[in-house]
Amino acid sequence: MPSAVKEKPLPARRNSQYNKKLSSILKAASEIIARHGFEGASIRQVAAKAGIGLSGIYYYFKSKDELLFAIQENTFSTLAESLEKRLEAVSTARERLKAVLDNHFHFFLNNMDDLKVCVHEIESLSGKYYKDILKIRRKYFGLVRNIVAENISSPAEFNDDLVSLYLFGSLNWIYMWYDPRRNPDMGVLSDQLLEIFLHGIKAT
Amino acid sequence: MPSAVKEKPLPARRNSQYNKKLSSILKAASEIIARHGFEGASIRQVAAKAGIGLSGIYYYFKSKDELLFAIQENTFSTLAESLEKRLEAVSTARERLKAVLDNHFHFFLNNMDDLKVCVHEIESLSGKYYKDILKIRRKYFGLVRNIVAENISSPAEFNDDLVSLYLFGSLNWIYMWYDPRRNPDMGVLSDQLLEIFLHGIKAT
DNA sequence: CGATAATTAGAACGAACGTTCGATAAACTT
DNA sequence: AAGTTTATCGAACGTTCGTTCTAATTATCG
Repeated sequence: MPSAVKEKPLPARRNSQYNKKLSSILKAASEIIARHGFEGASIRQVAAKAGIGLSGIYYYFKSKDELLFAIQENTFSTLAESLEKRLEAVSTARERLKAVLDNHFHFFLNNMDDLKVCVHEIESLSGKYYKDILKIRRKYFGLVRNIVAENISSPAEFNDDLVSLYLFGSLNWIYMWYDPRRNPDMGVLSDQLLEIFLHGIKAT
Repeated sequence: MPSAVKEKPLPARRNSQYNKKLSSILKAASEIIARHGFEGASIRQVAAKAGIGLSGIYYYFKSKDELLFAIQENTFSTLAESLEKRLEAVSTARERLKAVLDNHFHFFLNNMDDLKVCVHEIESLSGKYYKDILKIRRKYFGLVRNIVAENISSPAEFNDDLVSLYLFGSLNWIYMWYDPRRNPDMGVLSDQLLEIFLHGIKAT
Protein backbone atom coordinates (compact mmCIF):
# COMPACT_ATOMS: atom_id res chain seq x y z
CA MET A 1 0.00 0.00 0.00
CA PRO A 2 1.43 3.34 -0.99
CA SER A 3 1.99 5.55 1.95
CA ALA A 4 -0.85 7.95 2.18
CA VAL A 5 1.25 11.06 2.42
CA LYS A 6 -1.01 13.93 3.07
CA GLU A 7 -1.09 16.09 -0.02
CA LYS A 8 -0.03 19.55 0.89
CA PRO A 9 -2.61 21.71 -0.87
CA LEU A 10 -0.89 24.61 -2.53
CA PRO A 11 -1.40 27.57 -0.27
CA ALA A 12 -3.81 30.07 -1.59
CA ARG A 13 -1.31 32.30 -3.26
CA ARG A 14 -3.80 34.67 -4.62
CA ASN A 15 -2.52 36.58 -1.63
CA SER A 16 -1.40 39.79 -3.19
CA GLN A 17 1.15 40.47 -0.50
CA TYR A 18 3.04 37.35 -1.39
CA ASN A 19 3.23 38.20 -5.08
CA LYS A 20 4.11 41.79 -4.36
CA LYS A 21 7.05 40.74 -2.27
CA LEU A 22 8.10 38.14 -4.81
CA SER A 23 8.06 40.74 -7.57
CA SER A 24 10.06 43.17 -5.53
CA ILE A 25 12.70 40.52 -4.92
CA LEU A 26 12.87 39.77 -8.64
CA LYS A 27 13.24 43.44 -9.39
CA ALA A 28 15.94 43.93 -6.79
CA ALA A 29 17.79 40.86 -8.02
CA SER A 30 17.72 42.11 -11.59
CA GLU A 31 19.26 45.38 -10.54
CA ILE A 32 22.00 43.81 -8.47
CA ILE A 33 22.82 41.10 -10.99
CA ALA A 34 22.79 43.57 -13.88
CA ARG A 35 25.31 45.71 -12.02
CA HIS A 36 27.62 43.11 -10.52
CA GLY A 37 27.06 40.01 -12.62
CA PHE A 38 25.50 36.84 -11.28
CA GLU A 39 28.57 35.51 -9.50
CA GLY A 40 29.45 38.95 -8.19
CA ALA A 41 25.96 39.60 -6.85
CA SER A 42 25.25 38.43 -3.33
CA ILE A 43 21.98 37.33 -1.85
CA ARG A 44 22.66 39.74 0.97
CA GLN A 45 22.71 42.66 -1.45
CA VAL A 46 19.49 41.52 -3.06
CA ALA A 47 17.82 41.10 0.32
CA ALA A 48 18.89 44.56 1.42
CA LYS A 49 17.58 46.16 -1.77
CA ALA A 50 14.32 44.25 -1.52
CA GLY A 51 13.89 45.32 2.11
CA ILE A 52 13.91 41.85 3.56
CA GLY A 53 16.17 39.73 5.73
CA LEU A 54 18.79 37.47 4.22
CA SER A 55 16.99 34.27 5.01
CA GLY A 56 13.74 35.77 3.85
CA ILE A 57 14.88 35.30 0.28
CA TYR A 58 14.86 31.55 0.81
CA TYR A 59 11.22 31.62 1.67
CA TYR A 60 10.50 32.72 -1.90
CA PHE A 61 13.33 31.01 -3.78
CA LYS A 62 15.08 27.82 -2.90
CA SER A 63 18.46 28.88 -4.22
CA LYS A 64 20.38 31.63 -5.96
CA ASP A 65 20.20 29.63 -9.17
CA GLU A 66 16.44 29.46 -8.98
CA LEU A 67 16.32 33.19 -8.54
CA LEU A 68 18.29 33.71 -11.75
CA PHE A 69 16.09 31.19 -13.51
CA ALA A 70 12.95 33.00 -12.41
CA ILE A 71 14.24 36.31 -13.76
CA GLN A 72 15.09 34.83 -17.12
CA GLU A 73 11.92 32.80 -17.49
CA ASN A 74 9.74 35.69 -16.49
CA THR A 75 11.50 38.14 -18.77
CA PHE A 76 11.72 35.90 -21.79
CA SER A 77 8.14 34.75 -21.59
CA THR A 78 6.97 38.33 -21.41
CA LEU A 79 9.14 39.30 -24.37
CA ALA A 80 7.82 36.45 -26.52
CA GLU A 81 4.25 37.10 -25.50
CA SER A 82 4.61 40.75 -26.33
CA LEU A 83 5.97 39.91 -29.77
CA GLU A 84 3.14 37.56 -30.59
CA LYS A 85 0.66 40.25 -29.72
CA ARG A 86 2.38 42.72 -32.02
CA LEU A 87 2.40 40.21 -34.85
CA GLU A 88 -1.36 39.84 -34.79
CA ALA A 89 -1.77 43.38 -36.04
CA VAL A 90 0.46 43.22 -39.11
CA SER A 91 0.61 41.21 -42.33
CA THR A 92 3.49 41.97 -44.69
CA ALA A 93 6.92 40.45 -44.27
CA ARG A 94 8.49 43.82 -43.72
CA GLU A 95 5.95 44.80 -41.10
CA ARG A 96 6.52 41.56 -39.28
CA LEU A 97 10.25 42.11 -39.14
CA LYS A 98 9.61 45.65 -38.03
CA ALA A 99 7.47 44.29 -35.22
CA VAL A 100 10.38 42.14 -34.06
CA LEU A 101 12.68 45.14 -33.85
CA ASP A 102 10.11 47.42 -32.27
CA ASN A 103 9.29 44.79 -29.70
CA HIS A 104 12.88 44.21 -28.77
CA PHE A 105 13.83 47.87 -28.57
CA HIS A 106 10.81 48.93 -26.56
CA PHE A 107 10.97 46.00 -24.24
CA PHE A 108 14.59 46.76 -23.62
CA LEU A 109 13.88 50.39 -22.81
CA ASN A 110 11.33 49.41 -20.17
CA ASN A 111 13.25 46.47 -18.72
CA MET A 112 16.91 47.29 -19.13
CA ASP A 113 18.13 45.31 -16.14
CA ASP A 114 16.05 42.24 -16.91
CA LEU A 115 17.16 42.06 -20.51
CA LYS A 116 20.77 42.63 -19.58
CA VAL A 117 20.59 39.73 -17.16
CA CYS A 118 19.02 37.53 -19.84
CA VAL A 119 21.66 38.41 -22.42
CA HIS A 120 24.64 38.42 -20.11
CA GLU A 121 23.95 35.54 -17.77
CA ILE A 122 22.69 32.73 -19.97
CA GLU A 123 25.69 30.57 -19.17
CA SER A 124 25.38 31.17 -15.45
CA LEU A 125 22.52 28.71 -15.49
CA SER A 126 23.12 24.99 -15.48
CA GLY A 127 21.34 21.67 -15.50
CA LYS A 128 17.58 21.76 -15.75
CA TYR A 129 17.45 25.51 -15.35
CA TYR A 130 19.71 25.96 -18.35
CA LYS A 131 17.78 23.50 -20.48
CA ASP A 132 14.42 25.03 -19.71
CA ILE A 133 15.58 28.53 -20.56
CA LEU A 134 17.25 27.24 -23.70
CA LYS A 135 13.95 25.78 -24.80
CA ILE A 136 12.21 29.13 -24.41
CA ARG A 137 15.00 30.91 -26.24
CA ARG A 138 14.92 28.39 -29.07
CA LYS A 139 11.22 28.91 -29.53
CA TYR A 140 11.67 32.67 -29.67
CA PHE A 141 14.61 32.33 -32.01
CA GLY A 142 12.64 30.11 -34.37
CA LEU A 143 9.84 32.63 -34.50
CA VAL A 144 12.23 35.42 -35.42
CA ARG A 145 14.14 33.27 -37.88
CA ASN A 146 11.00 32.52 -39.86
CA ILE A 147 10.24 36.20 -40.11
CA VAL A 148 13.78 36.90 -41.20
CA ALA A 149 13.46 34.17 -43.84
CA GLU A 150 10.37 35.86 -45.29
CA ASN A 151 12.46 38.94 -45.88
CA ILE A 152 15.40 37.31 -47.63
CA SER A 153 15.20 37.77 -51.39
CA SER A 154 18.04 35.42 -52.33
CA PRO A 155 18.03 32.43 -49.98
CA ALA A 156 20.98 30.98 -51.85
CA GLU A 157 23.13 33.87 -50.72
CA PHE A 158 21.79 34.41 -47.22
CA ASN A 159 20.96 31.70 -44.75
CA ASP A 160 18.14 32.64 -42.38
CA ASP A 161 19.91 31.13 -39.38
CA LEU A 162 23.02 33.22 -39.76
CA VAL A 163 21.19 36.41 -40.65
CA SER A 164 19.09 36.00 -37.53
CA LEU A 165 22.20 35.59 -35.42
CA TYR A 166 23.71 38.77 -36.86
CA LEU A 167 20.47 40.54 -36.07
CA PHE A 168 20.34 39.24 -32.53
CA GLY A 169 23.88 40.43 -32.09
CA SER A 170 22.94 43.99 -32.98
CA LEU A 171 19.89 43.81 -30.73
CA ASN A 172 21.56 42.22 -27.76
CA TRP A 173 24.48 44.60 -27.81
CA ILE A 174 22.48 47.74 -27.22
CA TYR A 175 22.51 47.37 -23.45
CA MET A 176 26.22 48.06 -23.64
CA TRP A 177 25.87 51.53 -25.08
CA TYR A 178 22.31 52.86 -25.19
CA ASP A 179 21.73 55.94 -23.11
CA PRO A 180 18.24 57.47 -23.41
CA ARG A 181 19.67 60.91 -22.67
CA ARG A 182 22.20 60.86 -25.51
CA ASN A 183 20.78 58.54 -28.14
CA PRO A 184 17.70 58.85 -30.38
CA ASP A 185 14.39 57.33 -29.43
CA MET A 186 14.01 53.60 -29.75
CA GLY A 187 11.64 54.17 -32.68
CA VAL A 188 14.41 55.80 -34.66
CA LEU A 189 16.82 53.01 -33.86
CA SER A 190 14.29 50.43 -34.89
CA ASP A 191 13.68 52.14 -38.24
CA GLN A 192 17.39 52.47 -38.90
CA LEU A 193 18.30 48.92 -38.10
CA LEU A 194 15.43 47.57 -40.16
CA GLU A 195 16.51 49.62 -43.14
CA ILE A 196 20.10 48.47 -42.76
CA PHE A 197 19.22 44.81 -42.64
CA LEU A 198 16.83 45.12 -45.58
CA HIS A 199 18.74 47.46 -47.88
CA GLY A 200 22.08 48.30 -46.29
CA ILE A 201 23.85 51.59 -45.74
CA LYS A 202 24.81 51.84 -49.39
CA ALA A 203 21.29 51.82 -50.76
CA THR A 204 19.66 55.01 -51.94
CA MET B 1 67.85 65.84 1.68
CA PRO B 2 65.52 63.39 -0.06
CA SER B 3 66.01 59.91 1.12
CA ALA B 4 68.28 58.13 -1.29
CA VAL B 5 66.09 55.10 -1.77
CA LYS B 6 67.97 52.62 -3.83
CA GLU B 7 66.27 52.43 -7.21
CA LYS B 8 65.36 48.86 -7.88
CA PRO B 9 66.59 48.33 -11.44
CA LEU B 10 64.02 46.43 -13.42
CA PRO B 11 65.19 42.84 -13.53
CA ALA B 12 66.48 41.75 -16.89
CA ARG B 13 63.28 40.26 -18.14
CA ARG B 14 64.60 39.28 -21.47
CA ASN B 15 64.65 35.93 -19.72
CA SER B 16 62.56 33.80 -21.98
CA GLN B 17 61.46 31.50 -19.18
CA TYR B 18 59.80 34.35 -17.40
CA ASN B 19 57.82 35.44 -20.45
CA LYS B 20 56.89 31.88 -21.31
CA LYS B 21 55.40 31.37 -17.88
CA LEU B 22 53.66 34.71 -17.98
CA SER B 23 52.08 33.84 -21.30
CA SER B 24 50.95 30.48 -20.05
CA ILE B 25 49.29 32.13 -17.07
CA LEU B 26 47.50 34.58 -19.37
CA LYS B 27 46.33 31.73 -21.56
CA ALA B 28 45.13 29.69 -18.62
CA ALA B 29 43.36 32.68 -17.15
CA SER B 30 41.58 33.38 -20.44
CA GLU B 31 40.29 29.83 -20.56
CA ILE B 32 39.06 29.83 -16.99
CA ILE B 33 37.51 33.29 -17.13
CA ALA B 34 35.88 32.56 -20.49
CA ARG B 35 34.27 29.50 -18.99
CA HIS B 36 33.27 30.72 -15.52
CA GLY B 37 33.20 34.49 -15.84
CA PHE B 38 35.60 36.77 -14.00
CA GLU B 39 33.92 36.63 -10.61
CA GLY B 40 33.32 32.92 -10.91
CA ALA B 41 36.89 32.15 -11.88
CA SER B 42 39.28 31.51 -9.02
CA ILE B 43 43.00 32.17 -8.92
CA ARG B 44 43.40 28.61 -7.72
CA GLN B 45 41.84 27.27 -10.91
CA VAL B 46 44.05 29.48 -13.03
CA ALA B 47 47.14 28.40 -11.13
CA ALA B 48 46.26 24.73 -11.52
CA LYS B 49 45.72 25.08 -15.25
CA ALA B 50 48.95 27.03 -15.67
CA GLY B 51 50.85 24.39 -13.73
CA ILE B 52 51.95 26.66 -10.92
CA GLY B 53 51.25 27.09 -7.24
CA LEU B 54 48.55 29.44 -6.02
CA SER B 55 50.93 32.04 -4.69
CA GLY B 56 53.06 31.73 -7.79
CA ILE B 57 50.48 33.77 -9.68
CA TYR B 58 51.25 36.73 -7.45
CA TYR B 59 54.83 36.71 -8.55
CA TYR B 60 53.63 37.66 -12.04
CA PHE B 61 50.52 39.68 -11.26
CA LYS B 62 49.81 41.76 -8.23
CA SER B 63 46.08 41.05 -8.16
CA LYS B 64 43.25 39.29 -9.91
CA ASP B 65 42.20 42.63 -11.39
CA GLU B 66 45.61 43.18 -12.91
CA LEU B 67 45.41 39.74 -14.47
CA LEU B 68 42.14 40.61 -16.18
CA PHE B 69 43.57 43.94 -17.27
CA ALA B 70 46.61 42.23 -18.80
CA ILE B 71 44.41 39.88 -20.81
CA GLN B 72 42.29 42.69 -22.17
CA GLU B 73 45.16 45.03 -22.95
CA ASN B 74 47.15 42.32 -24.62
CA THR B 75 44.23 41.10 -26.68
CA PHE B 76 42.93 44.48 -27.73
CA SER B 77 46.33 45.84 -28.67
CA THR B 78 46.97 42.81 -30.84
CA LEU B 79 43.56 43.14 -32.48
CA ALA B 80 44.10 46.82 -33.31
CA GLU B 81 47.62 46.23 -34.53
CA SER B 82 46.43 43.41 -36.75
CA LEU B 83 43.74 45.63 -38.26
CA GLU B 84 46.17 48.43 -39.04
CA LYS B 85 48.38 45.99 -40.88
CA ARG B 86 45.48 44.77 -42.98
CA LEU B 87 44.47 48.32 -43.84
CA GLU B 88 47.84 49.09 -45.37
CA ALA B 89 47.15 46.68 -48.19
CA VAL B 90 43.80 48.04 -49.34
CA SER B 91 42.44 51.29 -50.70
CA THR B 92 38.72 51.42 -51.46
CA ALA B 93 36.11 52.09 -48.81
CA ARG B 94 34.54 48.70 -49.33
CA GLU B 95 37.86 46.91 -49.04
CA ARG B 96 38.64 48.76 -45.86
CA LEU B 97 35.35 47.75 -44.28
CA LYS B 98 35.97 44.21 -45.48
CA ALA B 99 39.32 44.31 -43.74
CA VAL B 100 37.61 45.24 -40.47
CA LEU B 101 35.30 42.24 -40.70
CA ASP B 102 38.00 39.83 -41.84
CA ASN B 103 40.24 40.96 -39.05
CA HIS B 104 37.60 40.56 -36.40
CA PHE B 105 36.39 37.17 -37.59
CA HIS B 106 39.81 35.65 -38.03
CA PHE B 107 41.17 37.04 -34.82
CA PHE B 108 38.17 35.62 -33.04
CA LEU B 109 38.69 32.18 -34.54
CA ASN B 110 42.28 32.06 -33.31
CA ASN B 111 41.65 33.66 -29.91
CA MET B 112 38.14 32.70 -28.91
CA ASP B 113 38.71 32.79 -25.16
CA ASP B 114 40.57 36.08 -25.21
CA LEU B 115 37.95 37.84 -27.26
CA LYS B 116 35.14 36.43 -25.17
CA VAL B 117 36.80 37.77 -22.06
CA CYS B 118 37.23 41.18 -23.69
CA VAL B 119 33.61 41.34 -24.80
CA HIS B 120 32.06 39.84 -21.72
CA GLU B 121 34.15 41.26 -18.89
CA ILE B 122 34.58 44.92 -19.70
CA GLU B 123 32.63 46.00 -16.68
CA SER B 124 34.54 43.71 -14.36
CA LEU B 125 37.37 46.23 -14.53
CA SER B 126 37.34 49.35 -12.42
CA GLY B 127 39.32 52.45 -11.65
CA LYS B 128 42.48 53.00 -13.64
CA TYR B 129 42.29 49.57 -15.24
CA TYR B 130 38.86 50.36 -16.61
CA LYS B 131 39.89 53.77 -17.88
CA ASP B 132 42.98 52.48 -19.63
CA ILE B 133 41.10 49.74 -21.42
CA LEU B 134 38.35 52.18 -22.34
CA LYS B 135 40.94 54.40 -23.99
CA ILE B 136 42.20 51.52 -26.14
CA ARG B 137 38.67 50.52 -27.05
CA ARG B 138 37.75 54.10 -27.96
CA LYS B 139 40.72 54.35 -30.28
CA TYR B 140 39.76 51.12 -32.00
CA PHE B 141 36.13 52.16 -32.21
CA GLY B 142 37.07 55.48 -33.79
CA LEU B 143 39.11 53.73 -36.42
CA VAL B 144 36.23 51.45 -37.36
CA ARG B 145 33.69 54.26 -37.23
CA ASN B 146 35.62 56.27 -39.81
CA ILE B 147 35.69 53.30 -42.13
CA VAL B 148 31.98 52.78 -41.64
CA ALA B 149 31.40 56.46 -42.41
CA GLU B 150 33.20 56.11 -45.73
CA ASN B 151 30.70 53.46 -46.69
CA ILE B 152 27.54 55.35 -45.84
CA SER B 153 25.89 56.76 -48.92
CA SER B 154 23.27 58.87 -47.18
CA PRO B 155 24.76 60.35 -44.00
CA ALA B 156 21.48 62.12 -43.32
CA GLU B 157 19.77 58.79 -42.85
CA PHE B 158 22.52 56.81 -41.15
CA ASN B 159 24.73 58.06 -38.38
CA ASP B 160 28.17 56.48 -38.42
CA ASP B 161 28.21 56.10 -34.64
CA LEU B 162 25.04 54.06 -34.48
CA VAL B 163 25.80 51.96 -37.53
CA SER B 164 29.16 51.08 -36.00
CA LEU B 165 27.47 50.02 -32.81
CA TYR B 166 25.05 47.77 -34.69
CA LEU B 167 28.03 46.28 -36.49
CA PHE B 168 29.96 45.71 -33.30
CA GLY B 169 26.90 44.01 -31.91
CA SER B 170 26.86 41.48 -34.73
CA LEU B 171 30.60 40.93 -34.41
CA ASN B 172 30.74 40.65 -30.65
CA TRP B 173 27.84 38.26 -30.48
CA ILE B 174 29.45 35.49 -32.52
CA TYR B 175 31.24 34.00 -29.55
CA MET B 176 27.81 33.02 -28.29
CA TRP B 177 26.99 30.74 -31.20
CA TYR B 178 29.88 30.13 -33.58
CA ASP B 179 30.96 26.51 -33.81
CA PRO B 180 33.68 25.80 -36.39
CA ARG B 181 32.34 22.27 -36.87
CA ARG B 182 28.82 23.36 -37.76
CA ASN B 183 29.14 26.82 -39.23
CA PRO B 184 30.74 28.04 -42.47
CA ASP B 185 34.28 29.33 -42.56
CA MET B 186 34.94 32.76 -41.19
CA GLY B 187 35.60 34.00 -44.73
CA VAL B 188 32.03 33.19 -45.68
CA LEU B 189 30.63 34.91 -42.62
CA SER B 190 32.72 37.96 -43.31
CA ASP B 191 31.48 38.19 -46.90
CA GLN B 192 27.88 37.73 -45.84
CA LEU B 193 27.90 40.28 -43.08
CA LEU B 194 29.64 42.84 -45.28
CA GLU B 195 27.02 42.36 -47.98
CA ILE B 196 24.21 42.71 -45.48
CA PHE B 197 25.50 45.94 -44.01
CA LEU B 198 26.20 47.40 -47.45
CA HIS B 199 23.13 46.25 -49.39
CA GLY B 200 20.85 44.31 -47.07
CA ILE B 201 19.13 40.97 -47.44
CA LYS B 202 16.54 42.39 -49.82
CA ALA B 203 19.02 43.50 -52.49
CA THR B 204 19.46 41.48 -55.65
C1' DC C 1 -10.61 34.09 21.12
C1' DG C 2 -7.76 30.36 19.87
C1' DA C 3 -5.55 27.51 16.53
C1' DT C 4 -3.29 26.93 12.39
C1' DA C 5 -0.64 28.48 8.70
C1' DA C 6 2.20 32.12 6.44
C1' DT C 7 6.04 35.01 6.84
C1' DT C 8 10.19 37.18 8.85
C1' DA C 9 14.36 37.61 11.78
C1' DG C 10 18.93 36.20 13.78
C1' DA C 11 22.57 33.38 14.43
C1' DA C 12 25.44 30.00 12.76
C1' DC C 13 27.70 26.58 9.41
C1' DG C 14 31.31 24.98 6.43
C1' DA C 15 33.39 26.15 2.24
C1' DA C 16 35.74 28.97 -0.86
C1' DC C 17 37.72 33.21 -1.93
C1' DG C 18 41.83 36.82 -2.75
C1' DT C 19 45.87 37.87 -0.72
C1' DT C 20 50.13 37.72 2.19
C1' DC C 21 54.28 35.84 4.26
C1' DG C 22 58.42 33.46 5.22
C1' DA C 23 61.02 29.61 3.93
C1' DT C 24 63.20 27.31 0.12
C1' DA C 25 65.10 26.06 -4.11
C1' DA C 26 67.00 27.25 -8.61
C1' DA C 27 69.55 30.25 -11.59
C1' DC C 28 72.76 33.63 -12.47
C1' DT C 29 76.90 36.76 -11.26
C1' DT C 30 81.47 37.51 -9.71
C1' DA D 1 82.54 28.42 -4.43
C1' DA D 2 80.10 32.27 -2.39
C1' DG D 3 76.66 35.51 -2.75
C1' DT D 4 72.69 37.54 -4.80
C1' DT D 5 68.80 37.69 -7.36
C1' DT D 6 64.77 35.07 -9.43
C1' DA D 7 61.25 31.95 -8.96
C1' DT D 8 58.29 28.58 -6.42
C1' DC D 9 55.95 26.61 -2.65
C1' DG D 10 52.88 25.57 1.42
C1' DA D 11 50.54 27.36 5.11
C1' DA D 12 47.81 30.67 6.95
C1' DC D 13 44.76 35.02 7.53
C1' DG D 14 40.55 37.41 7.51
C1' DT D 15 36.44 37.94 4.82
C1' DT D 16 32.51 36.82 2.35
C1' DC D 17 29.68 33.62 0.37
C1' DG D 18 25.26 30.46 -0.13
C1' DT D 19 22.57 28.02 2.72
C1' DT D 20 20.22 26.12 6.89
C1' DC D 21 17.95 25.99 11.30
C1' DT D 22 15.18 27.44 14.97
C1' DA D 23 12.53 30.70 17.09
C1' DA D 24 9.56 34.43 16.85
C1' DT D 25 6.11 37.13 14.70
C1' DT D 26 2.18 38.18 11.88
C1' DA D 27 -1.90 37.08 9.33
C1' DT D 28 -6.06 33.88 8.43
C1' DC D 29 -10.13 31.89 9.73
C1' DG D 30 -13.44 28.76 12.23
